[in-house]
Amino acid sequence: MSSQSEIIKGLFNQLEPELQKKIQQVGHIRKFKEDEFLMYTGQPIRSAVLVIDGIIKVSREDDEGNEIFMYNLHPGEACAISMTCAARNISSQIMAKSLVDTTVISIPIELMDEWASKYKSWYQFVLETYRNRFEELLEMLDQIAFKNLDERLIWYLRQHQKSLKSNIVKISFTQMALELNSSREVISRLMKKLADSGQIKMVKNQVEIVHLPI
Amino acid sequence: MSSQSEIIKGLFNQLEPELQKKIQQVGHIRKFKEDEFLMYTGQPIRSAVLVIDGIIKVSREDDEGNEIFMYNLHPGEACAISMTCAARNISSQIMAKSLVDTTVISIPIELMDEWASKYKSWYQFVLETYRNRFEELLEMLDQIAFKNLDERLIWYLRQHQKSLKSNIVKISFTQMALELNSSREVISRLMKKLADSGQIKMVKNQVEIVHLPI
DNA sequence: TCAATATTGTGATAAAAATCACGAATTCCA
DNA sequence: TGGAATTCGTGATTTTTATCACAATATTGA
Repeated sequence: MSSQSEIIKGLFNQLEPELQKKIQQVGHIRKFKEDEFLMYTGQPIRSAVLVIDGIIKVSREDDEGNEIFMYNLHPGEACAISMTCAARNISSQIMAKSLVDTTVISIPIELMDEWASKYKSWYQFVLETYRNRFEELLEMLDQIAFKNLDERLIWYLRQHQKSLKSNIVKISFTQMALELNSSREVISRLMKKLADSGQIKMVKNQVEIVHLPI
Repeated sequence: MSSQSEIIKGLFNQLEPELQKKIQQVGHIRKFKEDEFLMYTGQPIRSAVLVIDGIIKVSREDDEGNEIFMYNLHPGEACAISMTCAARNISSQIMAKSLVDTTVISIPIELMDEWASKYKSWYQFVLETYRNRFEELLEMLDQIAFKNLDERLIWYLRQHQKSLKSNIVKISFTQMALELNSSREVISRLMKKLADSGQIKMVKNQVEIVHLPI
């Protein structure tokens, strides 16, 4: 197993070596077990979050407690929302939760601007982060705007398959319903259809993805 | 009436004077009449667009010709999509159309990176653009994810009211239906309800907003 | 182990929205 | 000015999704 500094070097190899060192010096490592909140709706944000290991699920939440899945963040990626909010010193209607055991490194907001002018690779990284999140958000928007729930469910399962790099996804129907802003009964019926047509298998409360269309 | 250079100075006063001058030197002014396409789906993009005057309506489009309104751009604002796409030299499933007579200035993509490292204010401007568009997209996402069509219609009308700074909005029901990804008949019925309850008035094919809830 | 809790299945019904099928009114030009 | 094109109104029907009601498992922790 490689050292943490090696891991960071590998993940953020587009950043200048000096900056990589700085990140390790000033960054605050935080570890989360599966299903812990990293950030909840309304919480003020004072640091930018980089993912070192694991997966972070980012969801939007409204005032009535409704929720909708936006995208997952993976090692080497950063949370655009945390950057925006940190920069503006505001809270956001965003929820971030660890999908599996996860390690992040948080960068104090004060440094963001300083680094941006000092390190070209940092501002490129920040820009790329915004661009990537923007595009993911658009993909997600397509789903919710143009697709029926059956297709959105397949997309949702695929996102997990990709993130987890596994065909086994263990999420309850209740949870799926919550994150698709639907209801459990509806998900139950749609999942039954998928199982009946052989696209998935239910193995003791886990979903095994056999073959889902793209 | 002030000169164009004065207008640009006023709109982009957060940019360094030297940069303002550069924008005028290298930027290519383009004028559009009401309802012209600035950018259509699938078109490759090779410049970033700044709005000088008028309003640009940005919509997402899918492969089946469905469409959904995202947000409007106003003087002093820039199109984040054009920046992303220009930076990556890709096309995007985005449509931009002038809502009224509109003037923009387009910046060749080659300069984006150069300016970002040379002018701190440009880098800040690009970041702010991403942040603002990101937040607008989230607001729009809330609508489509959590609201029923009647509320979305009200939001849509309000967006136009704000952008146009006018209580008179002249858009056909067909167009509203298209941009809300709904159907004309449904919009017709919802608009009738709004008219019946005195929230709007229909004056010869124009919508007059009397009082819409927030 | 056994009750509390969480999870799933399913029929019936309701609500929201889309679609179909018209006809009427309006606007736009040639 | 008169016909084509666009726009609008509205009832009937269908599709999609949500909700209600209730039962059956499965899981967990004291």
